[in-house]
Amino acid sequence: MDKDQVAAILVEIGTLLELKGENPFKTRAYTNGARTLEGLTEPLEKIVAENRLGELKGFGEALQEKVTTLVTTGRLPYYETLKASLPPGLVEMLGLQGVGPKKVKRLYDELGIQSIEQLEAACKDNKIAVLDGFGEKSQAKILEAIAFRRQFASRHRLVDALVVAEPVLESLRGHPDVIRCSTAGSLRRWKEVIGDIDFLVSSKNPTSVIEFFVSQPGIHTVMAKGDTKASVILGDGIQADLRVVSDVEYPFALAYFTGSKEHNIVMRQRAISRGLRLNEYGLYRSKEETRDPALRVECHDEKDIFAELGLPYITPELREDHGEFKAGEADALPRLVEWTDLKGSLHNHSNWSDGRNTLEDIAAQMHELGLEYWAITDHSRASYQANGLDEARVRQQLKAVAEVNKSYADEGSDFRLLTGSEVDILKDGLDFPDELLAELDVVVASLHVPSSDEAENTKHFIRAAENPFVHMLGHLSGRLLLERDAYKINQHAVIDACAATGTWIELNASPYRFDLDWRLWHYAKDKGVKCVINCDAHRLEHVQWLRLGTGIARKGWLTKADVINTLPLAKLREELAKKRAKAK
DNA sequence: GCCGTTTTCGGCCCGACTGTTTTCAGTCG
Repeated sequence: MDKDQVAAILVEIGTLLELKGENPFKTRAYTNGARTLEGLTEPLEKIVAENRLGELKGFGEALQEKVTTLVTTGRLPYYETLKASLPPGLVEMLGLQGVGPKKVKRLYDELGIQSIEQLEAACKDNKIAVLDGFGEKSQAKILEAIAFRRQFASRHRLVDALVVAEPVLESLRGHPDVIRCSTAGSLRRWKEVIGDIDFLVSSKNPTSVIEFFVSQPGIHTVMAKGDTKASVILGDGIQADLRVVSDVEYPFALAYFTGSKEHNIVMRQRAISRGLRLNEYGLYRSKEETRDPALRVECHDEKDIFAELGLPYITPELREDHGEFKAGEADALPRLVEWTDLKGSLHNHSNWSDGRNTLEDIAAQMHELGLEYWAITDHSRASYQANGLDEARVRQQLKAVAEVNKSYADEGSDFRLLTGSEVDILKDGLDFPDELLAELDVVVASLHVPSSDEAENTKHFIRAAENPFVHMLGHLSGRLLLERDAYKINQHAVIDACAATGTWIELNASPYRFDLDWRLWHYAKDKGVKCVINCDAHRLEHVQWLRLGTGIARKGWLTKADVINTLPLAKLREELAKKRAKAK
């Protein structure tokens, strides 16, 4: 079992214990353990084999023993017994808005309700409203939550959230009672998938801002509305929360609501260890709970708060408790890549395969945007469904690209299209012979038809990395966010092979992919593997994805020097030539 | 269940909102 599978089981154990009414700190210990595992950069199997689980944060005797059993045997009797002791539908009921472990337990204990369907029937029979502690409103809310769950997904891609959040933010910014405002939460941290959208505003007149917010166009339901916060469901089913604070409190609230939860816990602990107390309203010179303004440490922005806690400013993308505190203390936080550092994209399609636009239109657009180069890497022949090019069409395309480039050279422009291929990784090697690949400026090797066998897939990727004509591997895991899981691949082994062969790895900037995952870039970077932030553009407007992908690279701690396509064209050509030089 | 220049027990981040309660529990973030 790998770390993600083990982590999922730990989370489930935590949930099941909650349903049993266990000590909440005990249940949290399992969730904390899972978080630690998810953040691991080396294979869990290795840590277990070397008996080093105890070195991990939050891993005491019980967790060490359980994880070791899971990794070595693939099973855990404790978990199986626990799981069998509760009906499976209870966990599903927990997913309902406003329904937590205590309520699920009571519904099960008192009415024998074991599933959402039974819960719905009980509401309709008016059996919930008569329970102690429940009432008409609780019953109606449960029915609403069930209807909502059927209608809308609870997780959303970053790009879908940005599209609705940015206009609302603009609208808030224009309101006369708004002093400062920002998005917060996972959106501000640039998570690839988010649950809801958080807005934060500072104002002297919270009521007017809250009224304005809940009357925004496109709001489906107002779920809650108080003196300082409101929750709404936007038309496309994304929940949005607004918090309003005073301007003095704003930086503290912004830090608090940006999270992550794990990051905030460490921040609070740092405050406590300095004899201070941190919450969303301030940093106080007090060990007791207080909101006494006289005790508040003056901070104008987030940077001041970090400084008070002995840290340099930590950018929101890094606030995951994935090493930012250790690096911050050592003054070793990287200066992260900016999307304006990028000079082009090295994996893109045209209407020669499954893209929408002509070479001429693509070149014109990218030139106008001020990029220096844009590689055309259409699919190879094995991707029939994508109108993949055979060798003859690749050679025709080389001439077509040369003609486009000639027109730019004639105008005295330095912009260039680069020739290339997204060559399929097949069972018996690459889709094109080395002789053809050697003629191309850029070669991306991608797997489109994975085997169900992890070792097989891993072997194919490693073989592709070992080919001196392959510059980089494309969308390594093959995942489609919220749609399709990653292929079965030992990604660490493939990264190691890339390090050994000088092969780059793509960060596919499509918001449906964001592949490699940001959690793996730190590992790749430590191994010396370079990143290429690629749009995998099939339409002109996909160039916007450079910004999205760069945010993910930032989450992965990457600097300008770690990203190949920050290089100007001449330097890029030198780098493209390096691996091939080894072949000779 | 974990943890310890407050170390082997007693804490563990904490505040807003809702609905049910007439002083608080549950849920959420």
